[in-house]
Formats: sequence, C-alpha cells, structure tokens
Amino acid sequence: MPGAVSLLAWGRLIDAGARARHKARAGLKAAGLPPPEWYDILQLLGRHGAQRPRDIQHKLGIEQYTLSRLLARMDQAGLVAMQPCTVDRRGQITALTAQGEACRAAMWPTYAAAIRSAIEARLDPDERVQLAVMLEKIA
Amino acid sequence: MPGAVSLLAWGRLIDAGARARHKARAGLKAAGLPPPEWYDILQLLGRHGAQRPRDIQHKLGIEQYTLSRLLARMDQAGLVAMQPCTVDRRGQITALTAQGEACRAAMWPTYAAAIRSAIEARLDPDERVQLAVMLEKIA
DNA sequence: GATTGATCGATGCACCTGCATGCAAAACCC
DNA sequence: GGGTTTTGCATGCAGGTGCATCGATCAATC
Repeated sequence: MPGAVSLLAWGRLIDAGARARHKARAGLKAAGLPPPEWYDILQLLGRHGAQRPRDIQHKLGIEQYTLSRLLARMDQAGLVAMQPCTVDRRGQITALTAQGEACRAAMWPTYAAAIRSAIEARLDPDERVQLAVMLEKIA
Repeated sequence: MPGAVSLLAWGRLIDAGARARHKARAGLKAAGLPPPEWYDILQLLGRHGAQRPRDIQHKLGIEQYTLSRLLARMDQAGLVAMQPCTVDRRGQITALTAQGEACRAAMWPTYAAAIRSAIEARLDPDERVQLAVMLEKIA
C-alpha cells in the first residue's frame, strides 16, 4: 500500500500533467492553431530532418495508429509531405514542408506562453531544476 | 521565450503524466477492471458520501459532460445509484452501491501497484516530498 | 531462393471526448 | 407575481483514440 506522500505526488502528477496539456491545447485552439502534438512533430522534423513514421513514433512515444492518422491529417493540411522510401518500400519519408515550418513558427509563441505560465510563472529557477530532476526519474 | 530548464521540465511533466495515466489504465484494463476515473469517483462517494454530480465535478475537476456520461455508465453497471434530489429537483443524488464499493476495493490493489511502480519504485521518500511540493505549485 | 516469421504502416469498428445546445428548475429582479 | 437570467444535467454530432487486423514488404533460416 503506497504511503500518503506517494499518493499525494501521484494525484498531483496526474492532475498537473492533464491540466498543463489541456491549457496548451486550449490556448492553441483559441488562436486557431493545431494541437500540441502537431508542434512536436513539426519541431522534430525541423530539427532532425525528414524521417520515417517509425522513427518519429519511437522518439516521441506516440502509438503507431495515432501517429499514422496524425500524419495523414498533417499531410492533408499540407504541413508535411510523404515521399516513398527507397530503401524500404513499406516505409515513407515524412518531410517538413515550408508551410509546415511556417506553422511551427506560428505556433511557438502561443505554445511558449503555455509553458511559461505553467512552469516559469510558478517556480523559481532552482525549483524548476528540482522538478525536472524528479520527473526524469519517473519518466 | 522559456529557458532550457523550463522546456525540459515541461516536456517531462507532460510525458510523465501521460505515461503514468496510461500505465494505470492499462493495468486496470488488463485485470478486467474499469478505468482510473471510475476509481476516483467510487472513492469520493465512499469517503464523502452520496452527493450531486455538480459537487463531484468540482472536487475532481472533471468536465460536466464527461461526468454526466461517466455516471450514466457507472449507473448502468450498477456501481452507483441515482436518486432524485429533494432540495433541488434539477439535481440528483449519486450514491455508491454495495457493488460499487466492491468494485472500488477490487480496483485498489491494481491501482496501488501502478502508483508504487511510478512513484515509490523510482523516488526515495524525501524525493517524493520534493516532487509533491513542486507539483503543488504547478497545479 | 523459398518458406516462415517479423516489421511497417493503414484502417474498420467501437468507444470516448469536446462543443454546442436543449430542457427543466431555481434564483434573481423589478 | 411575472419575466429574465443562471444553474444543473443530458445529448446530438463531429472528431479523436484504442484495439485488432490487414496487406505489403523485409529479414532469417534452411
């Protein structure tokens, strides 16, 4: 049976995580922008170059079917482009389009605001470090 | 623009929260048990007695429409009973049934295991306190 | 180089959630 | 009291998620 402190930490972890995600999503939606997952993908493709769904899936920890449909929507929206993969004909190369990069850039201010209001507005610098350290052990 | 530590903390918060929730849900489902939200409601009704949806909603921070359907399913499953509210005929009193209490008890070991593996297996006691404190400031 | 098994990605289905709205009862206000 | 606003809960609809499974391709073993 978990101790009281563990229960407290658990409850707050679940709650804080849900709230944070929800707020970020709401802020983006209010600005007419896509959800946070899109940002993560756009960012990954921008930083690390075009890659296969499988790799994105592992790096971001998204379920296979979720990512598949996510990419389909983003492709539909013109933010990424799917190209046939020459070395493995099952796969596809998912590349960031110019429009995709523009979208990522457009999302950043709003996304960043959510992060600031969740983390920086409530924790001073050394508390942020503490939180990051504790959370690393959990994830 | 958020600092690097804030970004790190944010990412881990989102990730750890999602992972924790997902693991708890998966564990319960694997044991043929209802999802974690059900536990929270059953627990609340057990501890604090029968009450109206509105109160549950505020205490647990659930969206109104989510709770409405959640309670409908739990009622359907016989875990709670909806009784007309005498003091406000719009409302209903949601009460825990014996079957509901049994379900809550049956869920606890599995739920507790998820909490232990997420918190207690990875943090020693004073780290748990630190985490709880940091998360309180965020939530 | 053929068979067998594993991996990649898509998708049908059922369920769940978010949003907007509806209806009914209460609270407010003149 | 009569009309307006607010509150409590339910729900139709659109969209997202999880699960299982599929077709296609690759890899491994013989």
